[in-house]
Amino acid sequence: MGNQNEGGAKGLKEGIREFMETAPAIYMPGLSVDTVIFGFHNDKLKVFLLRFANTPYFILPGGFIKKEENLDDAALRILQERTGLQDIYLEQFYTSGNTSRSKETVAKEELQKIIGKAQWSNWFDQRFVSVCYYALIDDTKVKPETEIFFTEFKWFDVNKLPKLMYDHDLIIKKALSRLQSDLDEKLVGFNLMSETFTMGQLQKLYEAVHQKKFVRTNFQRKLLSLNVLERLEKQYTGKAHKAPFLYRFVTGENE
Amino acid sequence: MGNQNEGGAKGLKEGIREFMETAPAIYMPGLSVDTVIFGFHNDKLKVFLLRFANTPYFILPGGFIKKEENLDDAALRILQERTGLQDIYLEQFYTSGNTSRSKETVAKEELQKIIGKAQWSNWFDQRFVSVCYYALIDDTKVKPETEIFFTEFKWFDVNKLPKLMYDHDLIIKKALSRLQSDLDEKLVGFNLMSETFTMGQLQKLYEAVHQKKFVRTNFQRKLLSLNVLERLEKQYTGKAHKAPFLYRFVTGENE
DNA sequence: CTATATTGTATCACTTTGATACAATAATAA
DNA sequence: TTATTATTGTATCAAAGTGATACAATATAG
Repeated sequence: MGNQNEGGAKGLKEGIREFMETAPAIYMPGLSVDTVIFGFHNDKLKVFLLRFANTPYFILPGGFIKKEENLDDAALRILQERTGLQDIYLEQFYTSGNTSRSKETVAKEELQKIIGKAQWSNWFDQRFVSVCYYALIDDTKVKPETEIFFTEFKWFDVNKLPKLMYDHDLIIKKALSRLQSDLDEKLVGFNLMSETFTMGQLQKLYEAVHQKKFVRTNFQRKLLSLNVLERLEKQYTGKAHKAPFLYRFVTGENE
Repeated sequence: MGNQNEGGAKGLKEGIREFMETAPAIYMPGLSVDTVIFGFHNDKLKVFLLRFANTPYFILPGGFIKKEENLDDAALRILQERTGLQDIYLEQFYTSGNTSRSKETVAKEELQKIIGKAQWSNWFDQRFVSVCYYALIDDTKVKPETEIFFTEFKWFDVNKLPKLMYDHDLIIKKALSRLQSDLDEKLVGFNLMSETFTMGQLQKLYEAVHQKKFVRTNFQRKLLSLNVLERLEKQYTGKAHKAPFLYRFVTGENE
């Protein structure tokens, strides 16, 4: 991180120039992938965002699709590059393709501040259609690294997002809406938790995703009735109250 | 329809050649739109398909995205071109982007039979990522027209599909699955019906989409409890039994 | 005028859900 | 050691929703 900051605008400019010159030979034109990475800590649902170069704007982790690369593989590759994680739960949920999304935003403006109006900037002048995925990760395992384009990474509360580029605020809204459905229908929640958890922690997760409170006893009854939780031993929490059970998600065929 | 058949292979070949020459200047490269058009007749859920040129294969109505055209607008334009309808319920549900989808299929082979391996054939040699929409239409209003690429249009029972090109069988499956969710959650069903309908007709629609039977009395109770149906006068059906009520869907704010 | 097919409504048992009560217990405070 | 505190696990009751069945109503066919 330090050396990139010291490298400063010049290194960044050179990096962008090099990227733009090589990109057209490697990637599909006009197509990108954006990922909404959800995590869960401090009882809050978080989204992982990158600061775009040295602007005040944040951006979803994204990238381009190689000419002979499957869409899902591209999304996975981009996620792995950003988070260092190998096994990631991924779900395609939307493809954003309004022409205004590239124009009305600050992206180009900010880029031009950095690199000037050089003729090789036309990779980013393109109109892009972006295929969007959401990812669920156990955030305790993330090892993100900054790089030339993205000088800072940060988890944001899904309700307290920073200034975002393009239509990324809309995309996050759609991702959340889809996550809410999937949480109930496909029980994807465990991807956001560590291997074992208490019923209280699980309830906090559901409350963070659905953005509303549940009655504790009914929530417990409901989730136990789904037969997807395996009850383990009691947890020694060190808290001044009855120790809760630990649970683990089990997929239908696992038993 | 007649003149195109008489025009035969030569007219087709010229048409395709002309399309391929002009396409790169008009459309985004490597991107297409496919639409799964659902209709409902004879108590069956139907899908509208086009015969690809003079091959034995059928294909989803699709097209390309103009360089400065919004994705949704492209889908709507393509639908209007195929069906002649103006107001169409459209829902984006999936983007298909495996590299194999273009390769493993018969499309290229069939095309080459028609046009040979001309150098200008490379528009269709591209790898395509396809943004998929489903549409719900009152099929009594469709006025489709054949054209140079598509020599026949036909409604197919969703359970009795013909040979399909690319991964269009998979796309139809995904569309159906999404329609099933949306039917309950967003009550999109009325887009498949005429303005007024009986409870029996509505039940047939739900049974066709969900591919299972419902108990008549419970279905009626359930749908009436949603408060989205306005009861009109009795229908004079000419059938030898009690005349059923007619209903109309009303959106929440309409009243 | 009767038979037939189908519709509209009611009802009963059963399940699910919302709300509340209460006993159990791990750590802490006295 | 014992009482207190916070939270957990389980039970229970009423209300709402669902599956299954019964039955009266009625538009046409014969």
